[in-house]
Amino acid sequence: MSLKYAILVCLSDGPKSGYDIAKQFDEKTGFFWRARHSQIYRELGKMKDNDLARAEEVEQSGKPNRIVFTITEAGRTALLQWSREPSEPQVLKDDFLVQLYGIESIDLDALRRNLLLRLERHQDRHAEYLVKQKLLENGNSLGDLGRQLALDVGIRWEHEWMDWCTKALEKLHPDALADARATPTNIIPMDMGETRNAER
Amino acid sequence: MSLKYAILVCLSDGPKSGYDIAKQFDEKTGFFWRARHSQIYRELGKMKDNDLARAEEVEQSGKPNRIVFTITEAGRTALLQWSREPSEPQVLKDDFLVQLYGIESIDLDALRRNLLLRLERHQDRHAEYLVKQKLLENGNSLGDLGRQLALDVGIRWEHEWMDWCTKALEKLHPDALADARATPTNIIPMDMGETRNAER
DNA sequence: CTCCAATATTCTACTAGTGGAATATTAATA
DNA sequence: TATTAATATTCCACTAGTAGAATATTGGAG
Repeated sequence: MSLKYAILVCLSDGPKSGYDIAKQFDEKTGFFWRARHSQIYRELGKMKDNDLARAEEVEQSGKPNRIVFTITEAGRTALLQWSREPSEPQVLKDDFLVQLYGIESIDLDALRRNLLLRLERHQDRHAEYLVKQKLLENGNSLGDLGRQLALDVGIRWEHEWMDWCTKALEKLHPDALADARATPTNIIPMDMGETRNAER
Repeated sequence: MSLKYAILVCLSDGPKSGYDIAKQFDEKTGFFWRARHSQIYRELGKMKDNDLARAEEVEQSGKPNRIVFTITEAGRTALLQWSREPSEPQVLKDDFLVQLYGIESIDLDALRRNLLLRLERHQDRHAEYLVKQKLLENGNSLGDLGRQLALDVGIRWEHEWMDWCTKALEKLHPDALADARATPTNIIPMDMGETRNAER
């Protein structure tokens, strides 16, 4: 997927400047879409060239002029076409996953510290999304349903990471680690038998 | 994060050619790391230049010669250093999330079809990972623990997506959709009150 | 006995995204 | 009164990743 469609969705809600779009990404859709303003303006230029949006310069008193983009019919068609293409799940890319595969070659103390840090980040985000969810819960429009479903993905995502970080920290507990590192046979005296990675 | 560290982790397990690394990505770590062979060879060249790995050409009868890369001390140090840096959660990028925000401008029938397709893909992967988990469950080494934890992320991820796709399909049920589209006031006669996006 | 899969690497053109400097103005804050 | 935040856009150098053509050899399946 590309930024193009994220911008088209933004514009389908009404005409916006590059600045507006950047703000919307930051404030509203930041948990699943981010882009630097440099990229947004560049993309808007291309979209204008391809007739997916048309530009209009609006004079403002005080502030610099803004260039407002409006979605065209071709833009709406492109959006519709895109939604018809089959979507492939994206690849889960996370530092931890690579580090865990190389667990024997990394700094385990640092990994534990990072797991703790990340746990906090995920807890913060989770709480933040729950607040957003509260604001949406009374909406009954199709648009609200979409936003509720999207936010739910974010909430699940953060929740699973919180849960996983906690579990990983337990398994990589200092005592267990000390034992694992002390014994070349690598037997970790934990309750792996009972609480192993079975489905929750 | 970059491919560099994924390759260093690969090499920390023993010398490998670009081909071996590509195969490992495909077979073992495909759920969280993928790279085209073109990118891998390009990266290996850079890593050789930066003294993170050294190359050795090995003659083979029959097959073309392979260039085997071995991690250097500098490579091991870089890996260690990297694991000490704080890790930021990655952004959740998924077509569906963008489409849900633009739900009023997309093809809803197509969305439902795609949700069904994706549900199947996630079910397949989930089943596949459970098989992998079974193979790992008796391992007690530190390396096995790392692989178990990493795989667990993949299993959770697929499980949540399966669950979410099912829920989204229910909410976007044809009848509900027809009602939502027929009424301009956009009141969706569903049990949103009871089963809304509360935490599971 | 032909074609395909597997092994193995190089190359080029491309798209996507990062990171930040540069520029300009006004309103609010300290 | 100095400066910082907010508004608004352009530009440039860079990293990361996609996609696939080109080349070469052997063993096995049909």
